[in-house]
Amino acid sequence: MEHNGQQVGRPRDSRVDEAITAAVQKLLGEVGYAGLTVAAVAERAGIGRASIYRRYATKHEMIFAAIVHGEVLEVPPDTGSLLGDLTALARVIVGHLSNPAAAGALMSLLGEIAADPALAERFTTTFVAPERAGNAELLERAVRRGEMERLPDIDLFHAMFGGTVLSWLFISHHDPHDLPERLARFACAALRSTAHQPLPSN
Amino acid sequence: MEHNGQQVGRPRDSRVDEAITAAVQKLLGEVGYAGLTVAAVAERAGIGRASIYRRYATKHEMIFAAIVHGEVLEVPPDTGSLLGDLTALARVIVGHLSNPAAAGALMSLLGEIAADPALAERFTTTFVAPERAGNAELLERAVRRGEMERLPDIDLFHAMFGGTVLSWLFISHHDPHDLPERLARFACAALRSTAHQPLPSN
Amino acid sequence: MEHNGQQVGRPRDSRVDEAITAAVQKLLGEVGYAGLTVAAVAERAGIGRASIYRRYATKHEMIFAAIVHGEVLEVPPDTGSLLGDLTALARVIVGHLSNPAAAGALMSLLGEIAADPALAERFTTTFVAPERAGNAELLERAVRRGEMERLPDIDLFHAMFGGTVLSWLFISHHDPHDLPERLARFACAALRSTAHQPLPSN
Amino acid sequence: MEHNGQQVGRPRDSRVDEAITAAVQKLLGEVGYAGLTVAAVAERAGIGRASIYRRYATKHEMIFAAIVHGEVLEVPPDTGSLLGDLTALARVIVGHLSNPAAAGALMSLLGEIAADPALAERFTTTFVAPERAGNAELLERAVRRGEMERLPDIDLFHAMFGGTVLSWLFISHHDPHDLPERLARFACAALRSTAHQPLPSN
DNA sequence: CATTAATCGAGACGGTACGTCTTGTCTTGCA
DNA sequence: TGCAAGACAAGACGTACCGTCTCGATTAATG
Repeated sequence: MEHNGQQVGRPRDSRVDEAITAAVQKLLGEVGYAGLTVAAVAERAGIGRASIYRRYATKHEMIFAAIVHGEVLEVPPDTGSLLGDLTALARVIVGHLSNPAAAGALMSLLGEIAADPALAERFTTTFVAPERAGNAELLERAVRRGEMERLPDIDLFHAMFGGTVLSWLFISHHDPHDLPERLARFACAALRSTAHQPLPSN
Repeated sequence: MEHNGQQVGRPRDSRVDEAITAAVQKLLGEVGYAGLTVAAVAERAGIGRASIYRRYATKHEMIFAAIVHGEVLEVPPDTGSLLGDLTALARVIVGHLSNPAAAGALMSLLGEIAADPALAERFTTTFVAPERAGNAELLERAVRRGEMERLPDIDLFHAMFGGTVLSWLFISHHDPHDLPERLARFACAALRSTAHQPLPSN
Repeated sequence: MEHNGQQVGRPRDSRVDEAITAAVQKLLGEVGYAGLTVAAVAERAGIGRASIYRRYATKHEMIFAAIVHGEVLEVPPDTGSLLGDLTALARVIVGHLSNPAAAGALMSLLGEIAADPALAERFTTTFVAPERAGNAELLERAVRRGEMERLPDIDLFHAMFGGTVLSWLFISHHDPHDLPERLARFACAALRSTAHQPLPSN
Repeated sequence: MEHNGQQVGRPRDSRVDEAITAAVQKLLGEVGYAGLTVAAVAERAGIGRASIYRRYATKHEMIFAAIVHGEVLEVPPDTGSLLGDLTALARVIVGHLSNPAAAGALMSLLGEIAADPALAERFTTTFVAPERAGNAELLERAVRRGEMERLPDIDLFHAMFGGTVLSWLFISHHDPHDLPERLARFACAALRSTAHQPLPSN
């Protein structure tokens, strides 16, 4: 009566996992977070509802998994300057959040997270921490380059950079097309001044 | 076109409106956005469910109205310096968003808004536009004081300032106690440098 | 400080009473007993709901009043023979119950009556007793004519005669066009034999 | 066309069907037709409301099914005489209609039926036709016995016999205790006399 | 003629049932 | 054991009524 790694019985069909994730992403774009139902996901995926609940305890976990699936934000490659790096980073963030599927869903998920500490924990580990680490790496590059004397307040920078994009898109509902440049220029100037770096002669 | 030249029929009881708003706010703090039901609101308010649906077409509209009710963020009084003003503004925002009632509810509402253009419109008019105007006023004070040469990119500043608080609280889940000072200092430095104002000697 | 028969204040508008009765009868034919609503009656009658409740305590009383309004079954005039009188009586009953308005409504009303003793009392007084008396009068004519030796069991006859029509129309859903003749012939034969009248030689 | 070659999915629980029927019958006796609610039935039956709506499209269909469930009136066994058979038949009918549960409910159901042709169809098939057939069988026995020369007008007899009981109980509200004997004697005499007369037209 | 009291249309109010929908669990038969 | 299908208990949603209540505006009889 031990149930270790040695699987017993029929193994899970990995195509089912993929079908669920794909169906959730497609449906989020079509009906939104609140309009998404487990029955619709199962039908779209061509599977039974039981196969979903065998994998995820609740609907929210299923959506969470589908949203964060492979969505780890990559640190953009070194462009040679802080301004270039920040612009690239902003483009990555804007690109992800402009995806109509995950768009509003992320906000709803944040609401859910606010009421569910377990989900919050997983969200932090999976999403927030790696992103913060990526931001830190990018800033360290600037220090190494000599563009900043020392590292700024990374927590604040992280909240500021992502939060600005979030607010721009989902609160102000502005057009994101030139946001990366504007945000990067602003952040770059801020970082240089807060890091007590004398302004360059430009 | 016979809107209401003179009232006909029994007029609405304003105490019912107040009871609904109060009940929603209290229940949001107790059970959260997802756990809130119309029946619970009616019971808590001591009214019938019909009286709610007479005022709001859906549960979401009711919650929206209760959240934004009288929540217009006041522009803090002039403290004599940009840094002081920004600190005060951050404190107001943090104060509102730390309210456990509206806390997660606001995020869920933002998710709802992303899927409902009508709600988005009302949210912008009621909430976003006044707040942006408040930010602008505060920055104009700084220009008049001579702390900045000219107004910065107000849309970007607005998204940055509020977005940072949002992200700090609901994505990073950091402690907000010293956020106002840190954010204000950061923003102040950024504004001064982006506005091409030479740094003072201090 | 006495408030006797002397009316004071605005008197009731008799056109309102008529409009209510007419609207109920018309609507019963259109939407049936269960589909009838007080609001629909008021709208059709061009009056306010309060004016209905000022006259009738409940919806059922209103319908009751509209159904029994002036529906007292008249005893048909003497045709000279029991068979003729019974045929005429059956025609009157069939005529009343074939009215599509009151048709199903009467059955629903009987269901209501079974659960409401007060309504039952009024129904008996207004409807059942006069009808039984009419039946008795008709049978007495036959005795006076010498067609029967003595009066039969009037309660049974009354239940039989009306009940047969009721069942024919609302349980069997048969065509009523030749029912009066068939029923009258049957009843006539039954009455003659139960009244110990020797069968005619034919 | 894939109706049910072989069953797929979880089969329905027959205990749920029984629980619904039992709960409806009990509640009809307690609160009557109009006072019966689907929620109360579900609670009494210890099941969910969805399980009721999975079986019946509306409340009325549920009540209909519960009332007619196994209520097929059995033809009483041969007593050796027409009078005896009719007395037994009358007792069966009175017995069924005196059941306080189905009592007023049947009348309300008849009202419902008058406004719903689909329900009427099912009522005729399930209830009326078998009962008429039973009446016919009983009368044929009398013909075979030689008590009647030939069969009377069966439609009329059927409407008369059941209709009389209906009217006696629900319109006149008389005591049913000696109704079977009185009705049987009356009907017996009527049948003997009408069956000895040549039927006029047919 | 002004007062008074009940009426009228309109519609808000508390309460409650309806029928639909969704969630997360359970139970079939087949693979 | 996994899987598709679908029944199950629970309960929220938004609609529709009921019978009561409040409005402002009539409308007679009374003072």
